[in-house]
Amino acid sequence: MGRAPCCAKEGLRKGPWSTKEDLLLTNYINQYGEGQWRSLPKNAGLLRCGKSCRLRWVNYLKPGIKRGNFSEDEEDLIVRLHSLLGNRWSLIAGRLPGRTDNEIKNYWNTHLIKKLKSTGIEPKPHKNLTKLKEKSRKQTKKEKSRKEVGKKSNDEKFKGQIVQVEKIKVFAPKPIRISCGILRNNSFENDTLSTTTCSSNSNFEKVDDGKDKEKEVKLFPRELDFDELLEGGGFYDEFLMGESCNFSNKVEMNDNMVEKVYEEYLLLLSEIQEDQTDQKFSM
DNA sequence: AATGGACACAACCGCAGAGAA
DNA sequence: GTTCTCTGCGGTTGTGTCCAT
Repeated sequence: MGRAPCCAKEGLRKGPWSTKEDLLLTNYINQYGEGQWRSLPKNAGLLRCGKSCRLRWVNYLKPGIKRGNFSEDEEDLIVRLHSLLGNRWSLIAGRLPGRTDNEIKNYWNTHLIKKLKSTGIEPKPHKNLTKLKEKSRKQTKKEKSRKEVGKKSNDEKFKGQIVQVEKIKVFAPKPIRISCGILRNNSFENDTLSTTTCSSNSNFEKVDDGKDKEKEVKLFPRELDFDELLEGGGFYDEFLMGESCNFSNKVEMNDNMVEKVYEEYLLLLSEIQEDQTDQKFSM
């Protein structure tokens, strides 16, 4: 019944990782690849829960993770993306090669909030998106509880009622990550983007080596029409939200490009929202 | 040198979505 | 359609380090 507790088992270690544990985890993943986090600790000989292993790998051990100070460009991009996306750290991280969501979140909470406040800017996420997201969350909870009430309650008010809940369309695409072109050679020396690849499930092609060890990006060069853009399936969403962006083939993501895409994305977003508002009032 | 507060960052926890059974 | 498991996300907490007193 219900979910099995992940880290509640006795005898499992908690707290900071030792170098030996790091080594065990790294060696295991290098050999067998990521995934199967629940069984991984046992197979790798670690006394950790799978969740902890995943976090350690993703935020710390994974090759290509950039450590150290954020550049001004990175800061700027984080601030911009946060104003647009809110606290969706994984999405923001997806736009910053080599940075993890945890790191960005920490950096935001410890540095950027203060910095923005000191310059007189009140750091707020994009109002509409945040509202939409919260509304959707509340709606989901409400929906669940109503469902439960409808099913189980003896309350006359709800008994036998079919409760219709309006489905809110949320702009919540899958996060993806732009990764550095550094493979598992443990070299963190080179921070430059040799190739920048994005990924989403739809674009991955499993290499059939039996282990799904390596994945390569399948490219979908295609033209996008304006209707597609408005439906949220276009390049701008793809760039910011990551449905199928494609920066391989040595396309450099320079500041102008980010700037341009960001501006255009904002414009597009406001058009979509205006459109939605119009539709609401016309109903 | 000792101590206590502030800060930074790693790690944990709970929840939700997706997909399999 | 329901239940269960796995995975990932975002918020929060814990702990080590730095610095002022």
